[in-house]
Amino acid sequence: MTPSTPSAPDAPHRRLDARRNQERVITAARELFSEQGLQVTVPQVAERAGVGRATVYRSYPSKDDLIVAVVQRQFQELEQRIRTALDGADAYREWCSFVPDLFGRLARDRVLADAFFEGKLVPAARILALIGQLVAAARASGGIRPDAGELDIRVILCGAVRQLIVLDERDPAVWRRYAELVLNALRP
Amino acid sequence: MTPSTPSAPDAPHRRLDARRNQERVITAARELFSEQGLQVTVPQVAERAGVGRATVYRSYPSKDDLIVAVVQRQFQELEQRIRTALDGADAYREWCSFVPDLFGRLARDRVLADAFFEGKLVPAARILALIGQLVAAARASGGIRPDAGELDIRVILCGAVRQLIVLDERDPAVWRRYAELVLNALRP
DNA sequence: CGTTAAGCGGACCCGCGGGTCCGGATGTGT
DNA sequence: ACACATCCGGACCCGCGGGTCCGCTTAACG
Repeated sequence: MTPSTPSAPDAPHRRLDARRNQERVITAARELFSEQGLQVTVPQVAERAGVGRATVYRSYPSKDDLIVAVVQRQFQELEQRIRTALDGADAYREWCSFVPDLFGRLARDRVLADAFFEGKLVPAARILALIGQLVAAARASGGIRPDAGELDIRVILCGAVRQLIVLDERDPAVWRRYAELVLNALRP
Repeated sequence: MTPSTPSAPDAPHRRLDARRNQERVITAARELFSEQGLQVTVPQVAERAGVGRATVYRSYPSKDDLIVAVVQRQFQELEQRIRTALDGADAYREWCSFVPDLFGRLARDRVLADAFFEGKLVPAARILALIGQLVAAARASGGIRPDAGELDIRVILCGAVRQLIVLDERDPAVWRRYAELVLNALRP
């Protein structure tokens, strides 16, 4: 459970079978985490990868390292998505299209959702800050209540996401509806 | 973790010390659960009660039985509060005054909030259903979006409360503000 | 090929927390 | 005061899951 700062060994001079196994592990982890979220255990990942538990730990010293490796890509895409929205002309319109998009992503990738409201991972905090900027920009356009801020994201948006997860909601239409409710909550 | 349907023994013919111990246990449980929520462990309760672990299990065969015993009173009060609201003339007005009240109760009793999120406990489900009725009644008055339902309570309301607790928010004004945001989310 | 070190994985350790057992202590009815 | 049932609680068992160890395997290089 320790973050274990020195991250996964991407050293290029490992044996071939070692790199092949790492590939199997990260693939298995991506599949399982996407489906079931952070509750997936390391033994499960090892089994799906057809590999011993120790082999998983060799490439990823702790479970958190594995999580970070899995989530990194989605977080980068998400960050890019927000930066694009921040560059848009009409901030409020961007905000209104971003939230449903975000909910769609979270509905699709359970691990992304888990990591998101968990917030303990470093990248998650940066994302939250960026969304806060988007809210601030949209506020100027007037479609959002003037006292809205980053805390509202953490409470209303993350709260809804978290509940959808614990209720094991998987219907994208339901997620979309709650995206709308979140938008609604922040209107004047 | 099993609900263990046959609930706590309230038999009146137990030995005096046995009943005294049960009293100690339930008192300790109330204190700890109120402060820290469902994460409190049975050994912790036993220690605070100045009693062995087995003694706890004698009065409350499983942890869930203990939880139910602790929460029952608050749930009954809450249920009474909702029934009063349901009897009111203007359902929408009742709804608007009920939500901030509920936020206050959940903020005060952490275990109540936890039990609410989980929703797995039987009494919690009944409360949720009652709130659902209140929403339905208020919907008729027109102040609430027509597709609002019990699930919205579970997601929007419970989600916000949970995040407020996680973020260790203690300012009553902030709590009140989020009660308002929740009301706002469900407006047409 | 042979040598060597990197890699492998099954067996293992650990802490945690829910739940049980039983020999001894202690209320309770006579 | 005595006997007996009830009750007590420390010691114990269990499954779980994160993390490590070590003897065997096998890729890699000459």
